[in-house]
Amino acid sequence: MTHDTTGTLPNTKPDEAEAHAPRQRIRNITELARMAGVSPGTVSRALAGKSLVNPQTRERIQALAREHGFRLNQMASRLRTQRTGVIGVVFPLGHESRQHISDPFFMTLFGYLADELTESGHDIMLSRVIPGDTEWLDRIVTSGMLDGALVIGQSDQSTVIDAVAARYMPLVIWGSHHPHQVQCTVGSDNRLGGWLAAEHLLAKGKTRLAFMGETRGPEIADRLAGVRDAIAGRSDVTLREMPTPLSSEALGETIVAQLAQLGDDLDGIVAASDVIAMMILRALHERGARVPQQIAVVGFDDLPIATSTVPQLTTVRQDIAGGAKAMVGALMQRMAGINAPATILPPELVIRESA
Amino acid sequence: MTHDTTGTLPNTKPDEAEAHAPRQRIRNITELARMAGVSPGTVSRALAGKSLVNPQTRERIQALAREHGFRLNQMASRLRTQRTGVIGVVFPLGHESRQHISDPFFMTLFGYLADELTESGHDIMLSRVIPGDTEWLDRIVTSGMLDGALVIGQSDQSTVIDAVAARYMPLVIWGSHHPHQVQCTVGSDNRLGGWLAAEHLLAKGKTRLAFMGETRGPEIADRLAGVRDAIAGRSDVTLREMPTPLSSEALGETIVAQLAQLGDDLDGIVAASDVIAMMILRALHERGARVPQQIAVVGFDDLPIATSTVPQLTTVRQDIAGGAKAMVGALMQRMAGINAPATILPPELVIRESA
DNA sequence: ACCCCCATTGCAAAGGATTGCATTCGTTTG
DNA sequence: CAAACGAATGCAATCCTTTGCAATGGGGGT
Repeated sequence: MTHDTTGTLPNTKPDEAEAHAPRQRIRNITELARMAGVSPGTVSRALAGKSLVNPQTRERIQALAREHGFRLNQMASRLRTQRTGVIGVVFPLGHESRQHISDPFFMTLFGYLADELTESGHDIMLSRVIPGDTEWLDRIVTSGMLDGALVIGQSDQSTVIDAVAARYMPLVIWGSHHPHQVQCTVGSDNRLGGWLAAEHLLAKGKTRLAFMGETRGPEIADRLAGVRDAIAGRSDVTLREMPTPLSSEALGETIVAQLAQLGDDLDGIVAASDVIAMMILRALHERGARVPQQIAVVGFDDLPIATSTVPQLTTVRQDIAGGAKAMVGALMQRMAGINAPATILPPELVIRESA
Repeated sequence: MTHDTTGTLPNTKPDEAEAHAPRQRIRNITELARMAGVSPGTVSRALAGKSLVNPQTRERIQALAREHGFRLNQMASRLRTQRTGVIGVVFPLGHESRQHISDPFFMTLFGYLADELTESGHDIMLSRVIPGDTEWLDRIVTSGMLDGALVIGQSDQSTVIDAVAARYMPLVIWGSHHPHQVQCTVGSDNRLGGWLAAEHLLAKGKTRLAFMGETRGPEIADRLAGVRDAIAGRSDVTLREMPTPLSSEALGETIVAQLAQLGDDLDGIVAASDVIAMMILRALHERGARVPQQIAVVGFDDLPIATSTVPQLTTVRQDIAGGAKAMVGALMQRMAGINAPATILPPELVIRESA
C-alpha cells in the first residue's frame, strides 16, 4: 500500500529506491515477472493463487503486484480461457423500439438479477439492442463476450428468441411458458394471475369489467386470457378490453380519455400492471369516483409503490425476488450444460383497499 | 440466411454441398480466410469495411461471413485494439452495503444513461461492487475491460472517488460538485433545490418545518443546507431534521413512526426524494391530515410517479435526461483526453397540489 | 551410493484479430 | 521498352495471459 493518494504510512519515509520503483507502472505479467526474477508463467500461477507455486514465491509476487497496483488484463485473460464471467442482460424492445428502459417492473427484476449475479461473482453487461434488427439476440450471444444471457421480457420477439435458444444453451428468459417453446423461461402463471384478479372482482359482485393493458406480448395476453376464463359462462358479466400504450408519457392521457369515454359504465378494472393501476386510481380520483365502492381496481405485480397509493392497491403479486433467483439458477445449470426446465411461479392475490 | 431454424427458402433445395458447408461453424477469421481463399489480414480488413480491399473481395467475404453466421471474436479484437467500446456504470453502495440497486431516481437516471450510451454505440457493464472493499473503483477502472466509467451517486465515497479520478481521466460522477474536488461531476444544484422547496413552504405561510432524509451523502446534505439557507434569520420558523433509512422496506415504518411521534407539530415537510414524499403523503392520509392545508409536502426529483399521487406532488425537478446527456458528453470528451469540467444543472420547482 | 519421486519453475504454444511493412502484379508514363 | 507507380493482398509481429509438458534440483528410500 504505497499509493501516494492514500494516507501516509508511519513506518518508513520514502527513500529514492522505494519512491522510484512504484512510479513506473507495470503493464503486464512479463514485466512483473522480470521484477520478481521468475517467469511469466509462475507469475500467472501465483496471482491465480494456484497451489503449484511455492507459497513464499506466491506471497512475494502477490505483494509486488499489490505494491505496484498491478491488475491482470482481463481481455487477454478472457481470450485465453474462453470464459468471461460476464452475463448479458437484455431488454427486448420489440414494439416501441426507441423507448428507453424504464418499466418499473422490469427495473425491479433487473435489480434483483443484478444482486444474484453479483453474488455469484459475475459481471453484467447490457447489450445494445438495435431497433429493427432481427438478429439482435444472435448478435449478442455470438459476440464472444458473454458466458450466458438473460432476457427480460419476451415482448413480441418470442419466435426470434426460440430460434436462438435452439442452438445456444446458456439462455434464460423472463416471460410466459408455452408448449413447443424451445426457450427456457421463468415467469409467473399469468393466466392464473388474471383469473385471480377477475375472480376477486366477481366475488365482490362486480359485473361490468374492463381489462387495461397492451396485449401484444404473451405475458399480458395470458393475463387477459385468465380474466376471460373467470367470466366464462357468466352471461351477466361484460368485459371491455382497453389497449394502452407502453410509454409512460402517453399512458396517463390515454387512461383518462378511456375512462372519460366509458363514462361510469364500469364497476371493476383489472390493470395489466401496478403502474397502470396507479394511473387509473389517479384518474378515478379526478372523476370523483369512489374506489372500491363504485369502481374496484386490481393491479398486477405488487411493486413497492402498491402500498403507497391511496387507496392501497389490491394486486396480483409476482415473486420477483424468487423469479430472479430461479433465472440465475437455471442459467448456471445451463452454463454447466444441464438442460434446466422452465419455472412457473404461482401468483398471489394481495388484498388491500382498492378492490 | 440458411439457418435451419428459420423458414425454408423456396428457391433451392439443399444439395450436399450447400447443406454441408454451413453446418460446420466457422470459429475464427483464419478459417473464413481459407474458405475465401485469402489471408486472414484481408478478411479482417474486409469485415471492418476498410477501403484498402477490393470492393468485390470485400463483398464476397462479407457474404460468406453472413452465410455462416460468423461474428468476430470481440475478446480478441479488443485485446488487440486496446479499446473495448464498453462503459462501466457503477452504483456505489457505501453505507447500506448489501442493499440492492432499487432507488427509483438512480434507476431512472440509469435508464437514460443506457439510452445515451447505446445511442453512441457503447455497451454497458455493471461491475461488481464488493461490499467493504475500499478499492472497488480502482478495481473497476484498472480491469482493462472499460473505455470509461460512470458513477451513479457519490454515497459517502467521495474521497475514494477523488483518489481514483486523480489518475484516471475517463470518469464522470453523478453527484454534488464541491471546491477542491478532483472528480468531474454532473448534478443538480441541490442547495438551490432545497432552498426552492423551503422558500415555497415559507411563502405559503408554513413555519413549523421538517426535513426528511438520510443526510450522510453530500447530495442530500446539500438539500438540507439549502433549506437552512431559506430559513436563516427567520426566528419564527422551526426546522426538525428527521433521518430516514435508505432501504425501502424500513422506510415506510420509520416515516409513520416519525410522524406519529411529532404529532401535529408540523405544517410543512421537505422530503429528500419523491419516494419519501409519497410515503409521507400516504402516512398523512392515514392520520387524517389534510394536504396541503394542514401539512404541505414538497418532494425532490420529479419522477414520473409524482403526477400519480393523490394529491399530486409539488416537487423540485431534476433534469434527469439532461443530466444523462451531460454525463455521457463529458465522458466522451474525457475519453478523448479533454479535461471536461463539472456540470451543475438548475433545479426547478414544479408546483402541483401537495404544497 | 544410486535411483526415483515430488515440488517447483521454465518454456513455448495457443487464443483470435489487427496492422505496419513488404510483395505482387497490372498499368501508366517517360 | 523500361521504370515507376498504385492498388490489392500477404506476411508476421503484436496485444497479454494461460497451461500442458519438459526440465531442474533436492530429498528420501533401499
